[in-house]
Order: sequence, then structure tokens, then C-alpha cells
Amino acid sequence: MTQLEQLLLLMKKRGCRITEQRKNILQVIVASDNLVTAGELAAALQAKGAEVSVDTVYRNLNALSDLGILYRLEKAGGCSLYELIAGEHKHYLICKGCGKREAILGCCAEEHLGTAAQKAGFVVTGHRLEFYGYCRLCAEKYLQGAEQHE
Amino acid sequence: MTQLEQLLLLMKKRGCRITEQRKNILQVIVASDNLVTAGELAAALQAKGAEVSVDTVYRNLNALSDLGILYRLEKAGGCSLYELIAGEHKHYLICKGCGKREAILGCCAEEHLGTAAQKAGFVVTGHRLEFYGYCRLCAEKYLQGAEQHE
DNA sequence: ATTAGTGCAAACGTTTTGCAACTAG
DNA sequence: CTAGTTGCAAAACGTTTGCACTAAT
Repeated sequence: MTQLEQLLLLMKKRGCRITEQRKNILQVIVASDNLVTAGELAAALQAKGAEVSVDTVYRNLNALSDLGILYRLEKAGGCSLYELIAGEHKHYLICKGCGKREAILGCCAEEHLGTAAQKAGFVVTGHRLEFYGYCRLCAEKYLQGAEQHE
Repeated sequence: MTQLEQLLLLMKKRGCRITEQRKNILQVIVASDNLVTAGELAAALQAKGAEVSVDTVYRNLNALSDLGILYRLEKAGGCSLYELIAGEHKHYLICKGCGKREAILGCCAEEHLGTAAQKAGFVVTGHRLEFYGYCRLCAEKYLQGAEQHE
């Protein structure tokens, strides 16, 4: 069973109907290394010849997020990233030059939880850790010794 | 010398003119625990009787970010948080119930850098670590044992 | 046949921009 | 004086929503 079939089955189990649009959307997500923005998704669908309106894209991304199938990661400029929750916990290197994302393994954040967070009576439901910078290719173009907190 | 005076001096040094609007904007930021959204800032300015148009607020927030005086933290729904870079490195607990932010001290992210990031030829210029959840008060309202990756 | 899902179009809220008037230096 | 800054208005952007229509079950 392919990953796509698995996802469709999961949606069906949760009471969702399987439409052509949903097949196409999930197919593109899977083909995009399980990580896309709404814009990329819409463009990929169009390139693919699959007619899916923008609002349907958003509605499905939200539905999939609500179902816990996608994880929504808000990004600069309001272009959220949507990632298939494949079970493993990931964080990203995000290139400020070309926008490329690269997953990094492991997570150092859990240790933090024991300390300040719970001490403040705060119930932590999730977290987010991203590194910003320049990938190998973009570093050549942009390197000027500048360093910013971001 | 107050923090406000320091900031104004810093802007002047960078070739910026000191206007009434800028004084007011910086004053509100300092008074807001060095952390505001554009919306909060505009509201606080109005409440204060300082007439500053929205676009001026945004232009200045961006200018201050470009100058490296403010750090812009993008948030869900496009309501960015702007934080004075006071030298110290901070991360936040962000309440999904009331939107309250609470700073947490220390940072575990640096250790991560040595590993995957640089190994991938990635030049890291900054990072971001936030914890999401519910503060003591909101936890009472929202607690249903639900846990989401976010 | 029933109801979830779709496309259209129009709206939303945040943020950005062109332009003419203003003002700090 | 003059370049930087402002306010206005209008637009851009990503995203959401109401509605009638379509299609999956």
C-alpha cells in the first residue's frame, strides 16, 4: 500500500469523502517531500493539470490539520508550511535566500520543558524550533559577514 | 539615560530622523515589556492620544527590524510580534488561549548548530524556538486532555 | 437521497506601496 | 534647502467565508 493510499484510507476512516481534488492534493504533498505551502500546492496542482480552486486547497489543508494529519507551520509573510505528520518529530533549516527547507533530526527542546515552562504553570502542547540562514548555494551569493538575530 | 533615550540616540546614529511618531512608537514598545504586535502598538498609541497612522507604524517596525533594533517574530494569522533586541537572547511561551507571551530564559538551540546544520553546509544566522500551550488561567478553561503537535 | 465537498466571488485582516505634503536636519 | 518621513488612499497578500451547485456515499 502506497503512502497516498494509506492517507486516503485514513481520511475515509475519519468520515471524509474521497474526491479527485483530495487525491490530487495529497498526491502533490507526498511528492513534495511531505512539506508544502498552500501556494506551492496550488501551483503544482495547476502544473499537473488538476483543476483545484484556491479555497478548496485551503479548506483541505485546514481539514487535514484539524484531523491531525498535517502539521501547520506558520512562516514569514503568512505563507504557512504544511507538513505530513509521519510520526517522526522534525525541525527545519530554512534558507533565507531561496526558501528551501531542510529537515534536521532530533530535538533539543524537550529538556527545556522540564524547567521554565512547567515552573510557570504553563501547559505546553507543542513547540517549534527553526534555524534560519543560507544554504550552501545561497551562502555564496549573500555572504557579507552580516549577522542578524532572526 | 533612559532606555528610550538610548534607542533614539541609536536611531540618530544610524542616520534616522527623530520624529514625534518615532518617539511615541518606541515609548510604547518600551512600556510594553519590549514586546508588541503592530495592532497592539497602534491601539496603545491611539489610547495615548498620539496620532500615528497604521502605515507609519508598519514602516517604523520594519525600519527598526532592518536596523537590527527590533526582532520580528511571525505569528499565526499574520500578527507578527516585534521585540526589542535588548542584548539578551530570549524565547517565549505563547498561550493559545489568551495570546499572552512569557519569556523563558536560556536557549538549548546552540548545541544543535554544531551538528546537522553546519554538516549540511548551511550558514545559520538565527533561530527561533517557541513553546505553545496554555497558561495557568487558560489551562483551566481549555483542558480536555487534548494534545496536538504544534 | 442525503450530505459533504466544491467553485465562484466577495470579504477578511495584516501588511505594503505610490504619491503629494510635510518637517527634521 | 532637501532628503527623510508622514498621512492618505488604495492595493497586495494570504486566507477565510456565504452561497448555490455538484458529486460521493
